Amino acid sequence: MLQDNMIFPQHDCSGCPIRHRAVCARCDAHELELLEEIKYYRSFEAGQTVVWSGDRMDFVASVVSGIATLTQTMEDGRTQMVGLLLPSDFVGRPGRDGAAYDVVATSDVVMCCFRKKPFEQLMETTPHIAQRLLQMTLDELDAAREWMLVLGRKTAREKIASLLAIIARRDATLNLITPKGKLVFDLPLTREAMADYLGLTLETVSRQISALKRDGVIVLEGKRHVIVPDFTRLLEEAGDDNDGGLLV
Amino acid sequence: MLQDNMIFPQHDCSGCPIRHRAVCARCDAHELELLEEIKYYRSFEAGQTVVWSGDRMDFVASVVSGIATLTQTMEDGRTQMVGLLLPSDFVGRPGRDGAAYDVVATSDVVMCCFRKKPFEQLMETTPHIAQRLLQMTLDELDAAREWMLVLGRKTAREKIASLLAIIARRDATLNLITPKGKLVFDLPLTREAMADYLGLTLETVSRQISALKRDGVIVLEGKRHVIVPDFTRLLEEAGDDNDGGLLV
DNA sequence: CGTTACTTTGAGCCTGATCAAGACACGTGG
DNA sequence: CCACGTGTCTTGATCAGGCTCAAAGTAACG
Repeated sequence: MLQDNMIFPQHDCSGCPIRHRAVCARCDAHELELLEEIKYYRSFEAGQTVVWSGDRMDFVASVVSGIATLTQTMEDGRTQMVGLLLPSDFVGRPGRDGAAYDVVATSDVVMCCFRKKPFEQLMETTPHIAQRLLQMTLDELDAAREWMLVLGRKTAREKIASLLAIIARRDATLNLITPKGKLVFDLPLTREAMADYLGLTLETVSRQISALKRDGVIVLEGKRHVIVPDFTRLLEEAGDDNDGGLLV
Repeated sequence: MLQDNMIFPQHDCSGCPIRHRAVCARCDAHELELLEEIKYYRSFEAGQTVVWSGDRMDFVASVVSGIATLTQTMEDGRTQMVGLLLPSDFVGRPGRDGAAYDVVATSDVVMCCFRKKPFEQLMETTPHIAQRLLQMTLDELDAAREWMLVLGRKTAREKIASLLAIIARRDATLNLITPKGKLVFDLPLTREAMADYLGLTLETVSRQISALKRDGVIVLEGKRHVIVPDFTRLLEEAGDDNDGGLLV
């Protein structure tokens, strides 16, 4: 379970790929030392469940690499994704014992975990951590509200276009590109995961992707590799007139 | 616009009805004094818009009394409510200049406003404020995720039952009652506002309320006064098996 | 090759949207 | 007091977008 050394030889935070975006982003050298004392890495294979909703969770964590999802499931099996966790995103809630959602690794995932109790103590004494966490939580809340508009009011076609736009934008900004004109990226989600994200069935997802392809809004190479010839066109299809602040 | 003295004679926080739940909940006497220096009251009539999305917002605020909504609107007029603001809820985002959503007073509303700049400075120096705001934001994020399940996966009937359950539960806890058995409350929203909350049309809302009435899940006196004979039954209709943590 | 997971496509149905009309409550002015 | 207007809500008839059920195509892998 703890294969940190295999994947991230450094226990040292200074070389960490998410150093400047994660919950530790604002920490100074001394604060990082305190964090290092309570941290450990865990890795998960694609498809593996990190925690089950309701389970006791004795750690909080940052996603270092890979993609995980937060999902809710009703008794009859209907599921809704409520969070998409990308590198640097934070998992778990300080001050709560149990997990509120299922956390599932969609790809192979590495997490930087902090033992919860000492992390909570650090939050009291180290304002930089709490400040950054507040900022990240506010961003997530904005993303959740954007997502609510998608779920509540958009058509299936607009939902797909919105999701593609979100992924395309994130991918572009990660590569330090301003999202416009032609973009290329890989879908990190199966059709079923996309359906759970958007409140659709996987058949509808498949059909709408085919429709967008047929209409030239996107070009597919294989099932997962997407080329967007004109990002503005995609935004129009998403119903976003402005290049609005959809963030993940 | 500033009719504070009419409605809340005390500029003094100690007698404030939301003293123990708002963003200032953890503040001590001294911290409250600092807040009092930068605060002022504003009141709004039912139907009035507090701020428009995109507008500059030079304050943050707590709802003292009344109900307001956060809504997003697409160019073609489709609207989705993304937040329901009740007494003690917080409005605005520290560190952002413009409003991200329309804020509309659904009933007559009184807000306790803080000038943004000095409030942001206080957040740096007064950890109790930032701590409380983090807690509140995490709660809102949980509520938003619960809401996403409602929007994405529930049927119209379940959506209505879910909303009624949320309002009933909040109303009950406000009156220090454990929500179970028979509950009585008033709907603070029009059918249209409920539709915007749930991603439905107002006709569907009306029909489903009639259906729940016909099936004895609720009893109506007038359009807005609701009697729930059996709260457990309502939760079943909502698709929530457990008495899960739906919060507003 | 055969298995398995993922995806696409088709046919028919159903839930909720749309369009339309009327009911009800309330206030205003003649 | 009534006529009228307005905002809110209810109900009906019809339509269509997305779901369900079903089958077949594709690719990776042992």
